[in-house]
Amino acid sequence: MKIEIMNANIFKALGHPTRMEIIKLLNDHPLCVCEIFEQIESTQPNISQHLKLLKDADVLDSVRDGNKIIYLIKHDEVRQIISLSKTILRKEIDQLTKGE
Amino acid sequence: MKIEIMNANIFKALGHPTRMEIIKLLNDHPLCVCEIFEQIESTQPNISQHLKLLKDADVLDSVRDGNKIIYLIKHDEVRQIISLSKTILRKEIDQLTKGE
DNA sequence: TAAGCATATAAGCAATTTCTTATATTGTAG
DNA sequence: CTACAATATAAGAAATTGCTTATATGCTTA
Repeated sequence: MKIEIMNANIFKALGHPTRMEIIKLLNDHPLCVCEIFEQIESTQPNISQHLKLLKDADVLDSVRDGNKIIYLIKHDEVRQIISLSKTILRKEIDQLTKGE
Repeated sequence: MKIEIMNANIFKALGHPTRMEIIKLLNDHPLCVCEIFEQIESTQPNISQHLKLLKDADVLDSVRDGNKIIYLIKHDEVRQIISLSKTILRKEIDQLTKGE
């Protein structure tokens, strides 16, 4: 597979508001599906599907804990990527508010 | 607009193989549409559409130079993001080749 | 001002993504 | 073993994205 496709895949996974919310929740500490679910306005199957997509893209990992499945951010680079994207947003907002 | 949507938007823009190729081309230096176009297997309108999308997402910027429009990476953070995503890929490939 | 590049936009079809509802799976406790 | 709790999977409709062809716009140079 071409490297661009593999590379784009990570970003494709990050490029959805619900999935961004999930990552934001997991940024500090791992959570089980039920905890993610109760904090995000959506259905359980929908959250499950988003989690699967994020896991397939190697953004998240998961471990079983009895009945529950705990999801966590797989690579610290993901946190850094999110942080950089926030920097971009901040710069853009600064530009807008500085009247240009 | 919710911050997650704005944030996801940057990644949505990056999440396409053709757009990743464009960014890769622009990583070193700005290029006009015709130069991008001749290095990527696609039609001119298609490239133009992808460029517009990347610009709308604040990933790229553009300046006019006579007849031509020069596109460039708008924020250096974009370069850092791409670089981090490559690190993730490399780690994943290492895992795979180490037989696990 | 006319002709010719370089780029952008429009319109419509095809492909992909997303969400919903229903159902299946897997583990745990009684 | 049964019932329940947590999560995953399936299937199909609706929405969005992506590509193609045709056309428009905006410089530049004669």
